Amino acid sequence: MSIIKDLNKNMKKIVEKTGYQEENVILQPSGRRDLGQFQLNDAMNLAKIYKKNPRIIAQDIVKVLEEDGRFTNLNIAGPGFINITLTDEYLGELLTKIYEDKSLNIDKRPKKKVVLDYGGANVAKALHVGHLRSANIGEALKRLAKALGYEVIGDAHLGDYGRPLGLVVLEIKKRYPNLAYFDTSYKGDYSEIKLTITNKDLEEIYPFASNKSKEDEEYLEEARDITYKIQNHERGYYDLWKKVVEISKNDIKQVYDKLNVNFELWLGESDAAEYIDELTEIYEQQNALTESEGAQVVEVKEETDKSPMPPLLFKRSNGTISYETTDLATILQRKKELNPDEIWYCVDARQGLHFEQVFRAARKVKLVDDNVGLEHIGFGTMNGKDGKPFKTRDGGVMSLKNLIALVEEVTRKKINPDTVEESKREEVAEEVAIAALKYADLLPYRGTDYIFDPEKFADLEGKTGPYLLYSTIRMKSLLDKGSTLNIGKITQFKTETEKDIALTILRLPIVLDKALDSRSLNDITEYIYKLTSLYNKFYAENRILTEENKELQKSWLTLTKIVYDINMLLLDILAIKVPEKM
RNA sequence: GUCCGCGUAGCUCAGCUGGAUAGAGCAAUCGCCUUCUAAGCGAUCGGUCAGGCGUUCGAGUCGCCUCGCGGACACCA
Repeated sequence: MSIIKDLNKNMKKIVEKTGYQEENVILQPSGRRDLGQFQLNDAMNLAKIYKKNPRIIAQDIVKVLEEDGRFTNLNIAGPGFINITLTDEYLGELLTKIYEDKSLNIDKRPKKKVVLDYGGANVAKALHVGHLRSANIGEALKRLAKALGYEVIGDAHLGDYGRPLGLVVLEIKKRYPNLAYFDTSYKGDYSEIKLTITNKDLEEIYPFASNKSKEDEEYLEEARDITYKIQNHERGYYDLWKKVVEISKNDIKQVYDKLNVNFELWLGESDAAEYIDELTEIYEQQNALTESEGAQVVEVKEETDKSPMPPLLFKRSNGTISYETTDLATILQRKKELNPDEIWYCVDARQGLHFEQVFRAARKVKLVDDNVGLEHIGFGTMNGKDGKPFKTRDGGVMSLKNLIALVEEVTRKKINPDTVEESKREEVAEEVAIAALKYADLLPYRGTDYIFDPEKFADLEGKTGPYLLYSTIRMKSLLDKGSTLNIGKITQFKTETEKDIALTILRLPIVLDKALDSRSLNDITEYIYKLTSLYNKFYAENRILTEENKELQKSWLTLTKIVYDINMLLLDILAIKVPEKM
């Protein structure tokens, strides 16, 4: 058990010694550091239960705390706040324990298998700024859950199915009608055909086709037809589609690599297709399908619903499969192939109703056992300064590649030529740029719609990714220079700043727990900034390597090492790479 | 219209199961580099927590109402 939880447990015992009992006794970080390091508010709660004056209860508790010996400066304030401070010896002891613990005093959870669906990339469409959140949050959540003991399988769940692909294939047909893919008499192997279409072409073809389909009903009808053909594996169309997916996937992978986002699985919507028949059978057998306006739907209304709940569209009247059904088939697929305890979807919050429908429809026929969790981890929209989804000046969306390049332009100029050798500068510039992007994106609470401002992302001072990298690298540099000095025990504190750092270190397990429970990384981004800025304050106040009090120097170096290790751990969870120098 | 979310400093955002005097960063102003990386550190300025009522020892946080903004509401994904 982590030290901080152990401390709470002890506190509960201490309260019980007074004869009072309460479910949860929580030692909270004090809001008034001038009065103590921690505050215990439980006397007020107990006063309600036992109908006594809270100050009297507080006095009883303080008496036991005084006898303990590990606490000091105990006092009661206001209606019954108990202020508690740990003795320097005790605090040093706790910190030394953390230093000695290779796992940084983290609480592991019981093992659990989670499939995490994130990324949101679509074939034939460039990754744009809107894809940043799912990638960043999903990847970090995955790493966080792994760090706390879960087994997590990340799946890119590529959007490689449905009408957009029909549109792309149609437009290719219009532009290159002589391709063998469209020649019904062609009997050869399609893999031998050289296709000159590049990813860049696809990124132009899709928007073009999409726009055209909105104005041209006949064109749209053709696209529907081709979509149907692809879904039914019709020779030629199906093979071209596969080729398009391959071209696009390679490019998408490159961008995710830059972002330090790695999927365990690169499955797509189409991979669930082979489960459609089995899925349909399940729904038919359980009489879960209803005919409605020529389409097949699943009723998902429940009596307790306060608002209208539309049925889930299972099969369109034209015979094609909706993406609701693809999602259901994917659940079936994951159940059969991976058998997870939970499936998480890190997808835009605006899809809330969609997932509610899908989950209900899945539960209705028990696609997964009732105890298997299905969870939509929704995130807020990136808006422009006008409060609407972000658009570039010319009305388009900004691609992720462009955004990265834009930030990189700024970081490149700031690299320290004295510390970073020339051959490494480009790589460092990219890593710092990515850190800036990721940290800024993970800073707001997951559900918040936030204003996306490219200039803010390129800001490198204050509460930013580069600040954290810079500070962490500086710690490393210090530790390297002091590698011959003694390290390993914290026995002394010179200032309150050091104690604040120590108290912040103690909180780490609670922060990680909360982050995972709330499925949000902002607790971690806030925490790492808090810890780092406290450390930087300490760093500016003292000269560690030349300190003459060797016991104090040892304590300082040990403290530095813990902070450094925590930063490295947390930056890794956030999927932010730390360069050697910058 | 129905349902969901949001409204906190000039801007962008935090604020834990209700706790004491509401916090950061940016912007603005002013200081700090002969020694551990100044992408750093310190200081000043900045608030009727949209408004109202209620719950209670205590409300930015919980409940109700009003106003304002955003989103979702089957044959796009």
